[in-house]
This record gives sequence, C-alpha cells and structure tokens, in this order.
Amino acid sequence: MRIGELSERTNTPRRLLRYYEEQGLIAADRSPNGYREYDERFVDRVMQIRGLLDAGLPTRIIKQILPCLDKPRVIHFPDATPEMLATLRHERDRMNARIECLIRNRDAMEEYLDAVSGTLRRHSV
Amino acid sequence: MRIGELSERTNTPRRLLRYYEEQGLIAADRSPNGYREYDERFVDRVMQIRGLLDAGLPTRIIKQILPCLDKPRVIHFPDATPEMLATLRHERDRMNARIECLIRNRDAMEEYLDAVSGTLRRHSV
DNA sequence: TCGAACCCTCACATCGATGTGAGGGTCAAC
DNA sequence: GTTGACCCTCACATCGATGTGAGGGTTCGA
Repeated sequence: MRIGELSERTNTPRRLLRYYEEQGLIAADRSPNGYREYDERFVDRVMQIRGLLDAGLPTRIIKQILPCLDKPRVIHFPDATPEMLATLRHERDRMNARIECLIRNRDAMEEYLDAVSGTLRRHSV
Repeated sequence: MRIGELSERTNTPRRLLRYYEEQGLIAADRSPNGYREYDERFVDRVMQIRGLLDAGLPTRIIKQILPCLDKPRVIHFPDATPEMLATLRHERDRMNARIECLIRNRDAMEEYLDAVSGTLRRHSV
C-alpha cells in the first residue's frame, strides 16, 4: 500500500509517517517512481510507535527498543551488545515507573468517579 | 520551604516549578518579601506532576485531573460538572490505553532480555 | 489531453516543555 | 556595609513532535 492508505488505516498524518521514517523508526520500500510502498506489517508497527510516543517515549528511545520487539526476534540475538542490554534494562525500569504512576493515578480517578456517582445516586434517590 | 529546597528534594529545576505554577498546577504562598513558600505536601505533588508529564500527559490535562486526586477529596464533590466527569472518564480511558501499550511493550522487552540472557548462558556454559 | 487525486521533497511555523541568562531585590554572616 | 547565596521577573533560545504549504512529478479515468 502507499502512504495515503497507511495514513488512513493508522489514523496518522502522512507528514508523521515520513517523519518516523526520517527518524529511522520505519523503513519503507520505494516504487520505481519514488513512491513509498508499505506492507501490512507497517500498520501494527505504526500503531505501536504512536502508542509509545503517546506514552511519553521519544523517537530516539523507540528506535532503540523497536528491534527487540519484533516477533521472530531470534534473528536479532547477535547484535545485542552489553551497552544495548543496559539501555534496554534501564528503559524497562523507566517504563515500569511510568506504568506504576499511571496506574496509581488512574485508580485515584476511578475512585473519585465511583465516589461521585455514588453521591449523585444517593442525592437523586 | 523555599523554591531551592523544593527543587532539590524533587530533583526539579526551579524554572519548572515556576512553570508549573504559571500553568496552574501548584499554587505557592508568598512570603512578605515575595519569595515562594512551600509546605511538605508540595514534594509529593510535584513528583506526581513530573510522573504524569513523563507519562505523556500535558499540563492542561494534569491541571484538570489533579483536583480529583487529593486525599480528603470529599470537599471537591460539588464542583463536579457533567462535562468535567466526561473529560475525566475520557482521560481515564486514555490512561488505560497508555498503560496497556506500556505493559505490552515492557513484557516484550522483558521477554527479549530473558531470551538473550538465556542464550548467553547457554553459549557461555 | 486534461483534471483529479495521488505522490515527492523541501522549508518554514507552531506548540509545549525546558534551558539560560540578564537585571535586580533580600538577607544572613563576616 | 559588603559579599555570597538565596530569591524575583522577564525574555529569548532550544528541542521534539507536529501543522501547513509551496513547487513539482505520476497515474488514471473522463
């Protein structure tokens, strides 16, 4: 598929798809005429990237961890340098901190929503 | 305490503490001489703000949800308008999406780290 | 063959979160 | 009463993610 379709299917402006490519997050083939050519796998890939960006990770980090998240990842074992593993562990820890923070605050919001709806019910009955 | 101490204890540049105040996330008292004056509760508050910012929430949203997260929150019931509750639910959903995305990717990283360390062990034995 | 709907590459603009520093007050200790 | 370590308020700079559009090629159907 070309960039327009990928853009629609991932709900992502073309501008950003080109930007992600420029940042090295995705690598599209080119048709003879120069158009970018994508296959199905890019749909998930782009959504994953967007999710991570939305969760606060910068493209620089996403670029580093993306290769480890591919499904048949056995192929990538050899290129695991010690520094890279350290980075990976460090980012995992940061993600855990983020997750904990989000869960704590989500639970507090939930609690608040529950309390308010309880109050409303009590008031309206 | 004054801004310098809060800055050290939260590991946050003074500049940002002033910025958070400007954005309406915290409201410091002022000493007669104009210095900002903080009490203990600001330490947690600032760390919570930083966590949420790091997790990808903009100050505008943080400002909206912070009041609901205070501990003796009973006081805040009356100001819960329907639009505000809708916003809150919407943000909770977004946070859930973020959490799921982070957990998925963290698990994949963990899996990769496990696999690599397993390989190394196998290779080194 | 013309126009619509794609695509391309720049390049400049915006926006939010930060960095940095100038210019200037407060206050305690020496 | 001067010095050093605080604090203040601007205000401009930077950085990453994104918006927008100019200028121009490709493809395809009317």
